[in-house]
Amino acid sequence: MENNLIAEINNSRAFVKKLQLLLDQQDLHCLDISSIKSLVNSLTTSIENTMTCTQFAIFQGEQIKQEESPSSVNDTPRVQRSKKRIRRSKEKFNRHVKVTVNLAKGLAESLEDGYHWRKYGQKDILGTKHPKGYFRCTYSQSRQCLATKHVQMSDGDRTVFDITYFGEHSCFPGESKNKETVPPDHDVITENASLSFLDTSVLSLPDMSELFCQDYLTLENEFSFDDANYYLS
DNA sequence: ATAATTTGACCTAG
DNA sequence: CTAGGTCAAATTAT
Repeated sequence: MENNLIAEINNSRAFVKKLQLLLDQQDLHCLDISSIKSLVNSLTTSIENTMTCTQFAIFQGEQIKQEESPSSVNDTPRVQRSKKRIRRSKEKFNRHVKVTVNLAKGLAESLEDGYHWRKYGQKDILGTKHPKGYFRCTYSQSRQCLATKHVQMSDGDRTVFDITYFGEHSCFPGESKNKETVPPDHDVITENASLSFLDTSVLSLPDMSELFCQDYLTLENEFSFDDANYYLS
């Protein structure tokens, strides 16, 4: 936990440093807005992660230690699963963020948050246009990492995603069991979340860097978000 | 071969 | 019962 916190604060520091460099070395007339926006996005995410760690520490502190009933050898797999599910559903700790896609970066990069995620489900949610994707930390088993997140494209604006994080990462900095790649200690851990349930056409947006001065939201209409393709794998 | 994703079944809270 | 969340076998990617 403390390690996560320190890692996140270091991330933030690194982003601020980069931001500082960008702002320092460029003359005001040709500021690289897309890079700045991207850094601000990363910084925001990093700060949110810091908040997560901090809040979780508080949450844990407030918890009365109550031993969960250890799964008995007599339990059927089904009962064991039920126990696990109950525990998960009682996770009070969560954090909601909205992420706006930076068209210059592309969807995948914009939604990157520094962790490895594996998709474990997808559901249509009543009253919303787009399905919700369910992700858990890639290292959930190997490092007992309980972090999960839910990702859903906003109804109104397809460049906006609602992301809710649950639980806390306990997977790094860590030892690599097996042959998993350990995220290097980190300045910035950059790994893509799995976004395959999203519109793959967004993943290959043309390079928009020459248009960085424009509000990328206005560019949204230039891409056809073909609903027919939207749910394609 | 292993790893990740898809997707219908399953489970539980409300 | 329903909706949302999760599991896990089958499928696909690497």
